Amino acid sequence: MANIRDVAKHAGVSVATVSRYINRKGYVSKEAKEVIEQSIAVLKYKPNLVARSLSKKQAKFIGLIVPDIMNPFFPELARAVEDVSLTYGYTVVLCNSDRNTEKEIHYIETLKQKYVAGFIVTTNHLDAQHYTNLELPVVALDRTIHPSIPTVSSNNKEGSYLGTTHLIEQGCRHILCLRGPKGVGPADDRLAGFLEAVEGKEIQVHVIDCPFEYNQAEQISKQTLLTYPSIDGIFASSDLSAAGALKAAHSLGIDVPGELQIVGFDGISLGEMMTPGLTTVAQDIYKMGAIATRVLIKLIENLPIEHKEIQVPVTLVQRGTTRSVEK
Amino acid sequence: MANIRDVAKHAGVSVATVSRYINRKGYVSKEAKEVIEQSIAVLKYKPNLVARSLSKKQAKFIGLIVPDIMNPFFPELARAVEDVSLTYGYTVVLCNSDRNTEKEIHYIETLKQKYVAGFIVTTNHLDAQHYTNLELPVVALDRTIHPSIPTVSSNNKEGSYLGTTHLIEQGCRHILCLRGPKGVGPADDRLAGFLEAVEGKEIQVHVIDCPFEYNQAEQISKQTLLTYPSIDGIFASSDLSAAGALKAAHSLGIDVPGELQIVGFDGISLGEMMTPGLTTVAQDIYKMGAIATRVLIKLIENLPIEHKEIQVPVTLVQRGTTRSVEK
DNA sequence: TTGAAAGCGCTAACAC
DNA sequence: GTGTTAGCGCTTTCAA
Repeated sequence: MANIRDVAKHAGVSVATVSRYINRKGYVSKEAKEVIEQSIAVLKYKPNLVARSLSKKQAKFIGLIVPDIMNPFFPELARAVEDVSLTYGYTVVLCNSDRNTEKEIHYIETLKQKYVAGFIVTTNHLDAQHYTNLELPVVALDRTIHPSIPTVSSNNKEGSYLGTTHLIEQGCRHILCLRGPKGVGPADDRLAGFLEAVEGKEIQVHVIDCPFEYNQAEQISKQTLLTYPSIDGIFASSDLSAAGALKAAHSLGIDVPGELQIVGFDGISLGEMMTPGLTTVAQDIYKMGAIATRVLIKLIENLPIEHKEIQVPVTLVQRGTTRSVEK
Repeated sequence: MANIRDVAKHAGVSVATVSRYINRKGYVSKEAKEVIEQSIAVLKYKPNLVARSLSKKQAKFIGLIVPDIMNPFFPELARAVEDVSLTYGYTVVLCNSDRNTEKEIHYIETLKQKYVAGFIVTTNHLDAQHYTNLELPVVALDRTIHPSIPTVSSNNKEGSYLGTTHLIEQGCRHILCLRGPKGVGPADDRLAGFLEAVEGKEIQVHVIDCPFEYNQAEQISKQTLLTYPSIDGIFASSDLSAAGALKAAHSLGIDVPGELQIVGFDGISLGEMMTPGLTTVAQDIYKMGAIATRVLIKLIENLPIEHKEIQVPVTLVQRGTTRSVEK
């Protein structure tokens, strides 16, 4: 592969001129421009990005830290991050942290050694310090890390208020809330929205801890539905737990939405594939990913960002697990 | 951050000696070793991977080319690739090709400019040439690209033979095969297995083209079930299309598995979340990803590989869409 | 065993 | 406007 020196030689100019031309930086005469263009074409020259990174001390890639790409929330996010990164010439490195502090630190270290340009982080088990001391741009997604770190998230509280209210409007009077893990921002916010929605209404309420995960949600729901047969509505803090709840209902022979209505949260495509289709509070996952990436790139390129906190609106998607619409 | 020169100075040896020590290459005396170790610890030295890449003309990362990470088959694959890569010190770059030739070429070019060490490819719309001319190790996953390129795949033919036979054993006599896109290796192989299974039996058969995708599968299934009400079994070439078929059945009020039995192919987690649970031919997706990655790394490191073609066995997972087991 | 020094290919300061 | 050249931090050859 031809390098910049070959191009310079071929074009009869200096390396510096070629570099200036490539980077559209500094003066290059029209004539020089033309010969250089020619030479680049002839030699099929492509700049060596590694050399560039070395001298600039920055590589054009972004680390995307997710707990586990197998959790259906993340592929769409990854997709968005990747799409936007591509248009700005960045490449994304996928890091599954497994909520494991050491693994995450290891990734961060390794990528720093590779001059990573910045991180998008969707986990928050590391001390905020780790990120703030990074000397590298970071954007938090779906989670708050630290006031100094820009954050993109859904309007979780409003979303669950919406979802819960829908349940109430459809006639539920005894509602189970499958809240997500304590201490996880979105889970707490969703609980808050739920509580606000039932507040002051004549609703019997159960709030139960339940991971954002299918199998355990199924177990927990089954158990709870057995214990409190009068439950007629479930607000699940994630679609995965809603799916577990639905399965539990099915296996207990409870008719959904006849006897029990369910609302999930996330809007992953799984929801429409289930029967009945899952009514859910849909996040615009792609949009969150895209925005986070744009913010990160601005940070990387030292452009001003308008807001430190961006909330992406959420919508109620009514499907078959509540009574409103089609079965 | 300290660099190798700092370490050398601190240890009172030359840069070359430090380098030799770090890479466990060439001679380093015991004493030298010890001082260097000390200095590295004191200075918290980490080698600069970009500089290393530049001088070695190879970076420790792997390009993973998938059509679309949002297709539920790929996250698990990505997960496996990532896990194995990590243990060998490689980093994975996620590339969504969208089955778009130019996009894929663009990725390949960009990553080459970054001295990518090799590729794992799960698409095959580019001419095999593109890959063989790459001068870089490539492993094909779930798809054959070229005889010279090692391939890891499931035993697709045997799998669909298994699945179809199961349908027949459970009493199906009028089977619809939702075959995948023509020309796509696994889809063709699965069809072959299906045909082999029904061959010579008194089975009425329909074979219909259907993408590996939910919505279209639902449409197509609905249509077909309407046209041929005597269909009592569907062999879908993917879990996503099976999910579409199941939804179609539900919406037509057809009882599954009472009147209609369905078998999918893939074994993604979606299958267990549906009601009834999806009987499917499960691929060991994680294993495929892990093996492919190990093969690629061997190739990268010039180690011998035992087999050019690796077939990962497949298993029939019986759930509720066929009559055998639990509902 | 060790060290000096020449790359790897590009950027950018500085001189012309 | 353009060219020279000193880095960026590491590997590796070759001589000592």
